[in-house]
Amino acid sequence: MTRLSQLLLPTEREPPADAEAISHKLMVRAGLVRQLGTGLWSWLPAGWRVHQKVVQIIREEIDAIGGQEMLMPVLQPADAWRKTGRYEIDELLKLQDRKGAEMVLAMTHEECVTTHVAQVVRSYRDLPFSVYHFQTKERDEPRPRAGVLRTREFIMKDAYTFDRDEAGLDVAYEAYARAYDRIFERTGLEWYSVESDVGMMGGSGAHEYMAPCAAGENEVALAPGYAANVEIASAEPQPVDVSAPLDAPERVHTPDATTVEAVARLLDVPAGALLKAFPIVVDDGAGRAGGLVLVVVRGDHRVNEIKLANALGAPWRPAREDEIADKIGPPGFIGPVGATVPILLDEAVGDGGYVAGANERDHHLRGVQPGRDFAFERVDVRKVEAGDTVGGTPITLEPAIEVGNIFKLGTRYSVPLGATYLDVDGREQPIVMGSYGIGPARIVAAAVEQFADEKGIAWPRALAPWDVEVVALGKPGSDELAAAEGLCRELRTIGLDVLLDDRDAGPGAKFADAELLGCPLRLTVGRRSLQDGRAEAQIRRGLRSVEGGIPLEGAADAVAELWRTLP
RNA sequence: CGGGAUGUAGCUCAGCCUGGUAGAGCACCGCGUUUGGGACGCGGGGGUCGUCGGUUCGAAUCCGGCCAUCCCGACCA
Repeated sequence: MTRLSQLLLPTEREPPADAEAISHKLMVRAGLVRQLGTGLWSWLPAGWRVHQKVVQIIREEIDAIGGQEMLMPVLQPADAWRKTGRYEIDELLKLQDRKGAEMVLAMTHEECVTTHVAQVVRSYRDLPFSVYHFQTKERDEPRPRAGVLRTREFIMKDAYTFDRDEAGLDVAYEAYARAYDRIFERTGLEWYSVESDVGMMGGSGAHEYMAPCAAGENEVALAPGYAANVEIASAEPQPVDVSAPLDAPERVHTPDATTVEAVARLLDVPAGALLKAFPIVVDDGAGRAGGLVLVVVRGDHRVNEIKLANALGAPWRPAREDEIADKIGPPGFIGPVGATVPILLDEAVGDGGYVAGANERDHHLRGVQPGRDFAFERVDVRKVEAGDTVGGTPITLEPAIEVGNIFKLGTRYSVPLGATYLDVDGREQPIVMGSYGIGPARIVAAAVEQFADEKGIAWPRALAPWDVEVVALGKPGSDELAAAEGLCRELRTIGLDVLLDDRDAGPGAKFADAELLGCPLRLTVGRRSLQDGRAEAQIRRGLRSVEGGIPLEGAADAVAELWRTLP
């Protein structure tokens, strides 16, 4: 039992002046966390209890699938990071020790764990296995934000699997996916897993675990049976009226109409009947090096930069105005017809006569038919929009916090770091890896975001810093306080964590703080209820009062029964 | 890295335009009263006004540099 009179719980009436996100405001107001600097947060006792509840849930579920907990250092020699190419990442914090040796502060632990595995694993008999730890990550984020949602230092559960081959990785990946399902289900969060981008560094599959909430940094496309990060989402476009193609493109005068909106208005066609040309320069050695490429999407659509990079299989940048003017046409009036550069045409562009830039100042072309009037390569590079359909059902887009991810790394790290084994035939093979992250702090913040109301936080049972807060209304030394202490002892017998508000404060202050802190159940012992031999009970989620409260005689049974019904 | 904003007491802010004794509410300390929804009275403590420099007889206030923090965007293994 924790006595509030002894607890370091600095609650505030007002949120920090510059806070925006609900979780930022409430976690500070409730005395859970305090800021030290940009993106640097201390967890105060009550907040740390919540964090550790999340950690314990994760630990139990990863242990259950055979993960082995260990611990690796944050401060690491730069050497392995140079070998994997990650030394160049801007977010990586670099420093020197007193001897001048290059060191880094780890942002994840692939380099470290793979280095060890390279030394230790010799034979296919040593595989597969999985290890994990909870450890601080350091990232020199360009823009930390929203309290503990995006910080420069945070604790991550990162797990790694090591397998003989892709088939083994698939099994491990699936086991982690099921463990993650159980973890997020146990937290009480609203969550879902989505397909996600595997990034430029390869990897053959990835999922993100998302907690929807207003402060989320990611956008997720949702339809029944479909959930994907908008970074990679695909959907059927909404229909648009496109006129029939003309026998040949017709040149029309469109003075100063350099935007889709202006052209659509001038020619009285929907924006979707235009072809939007997006010139880029692809940065690879595969025949397109240094060359311009024209990406063409429907006029009412936008290019999704990540989908484009994935379609190209290479980095790219927008073309500069001089490059466009030089190779294609006057900026604002460029189009695919007659362009001498490769053309990528988005899937959402169907048959029909489109309006496109004429590659001539103040002119567009009408009745342009893809295929007939220009050659193209078909790609899916547009950003999906709310109302697009998947399997006939419209999708919605909603913001979400990424609270976890699972990733098939393959041999991305084992090859540069020499993590190999000898197979049954005595041949050397690279170990096939997976990595699996969860950010407990984000789970905490997401829970605050999802369940807060105007009074404060309303924790899910599994995460609350204490299960029950007992509010004693009397002064220190009063009958009410004595009865409240007795009640706390009762509750301990059924394994509940109890916080007792034994402060010398008015009822208003105690109730307000209890609702701010958000323990799932509040029991109040005051003069009134004491006369009846009862404690009043309020369920925090929804602020529902329990009819008649609970009897002080036999409180353990009554509360145990009530507890089972709480969210 | 671009754009915007803010730095005055522990917190939320006023004062700055128009230079002249540094303020309020809450919080805190003492005494007393009070105890079912953030009490009341009386008394009290607490601030290099982010920082460095400039202008001025005199700077929280005007000017400049720097630093810090927040928001939007870019970025995000």
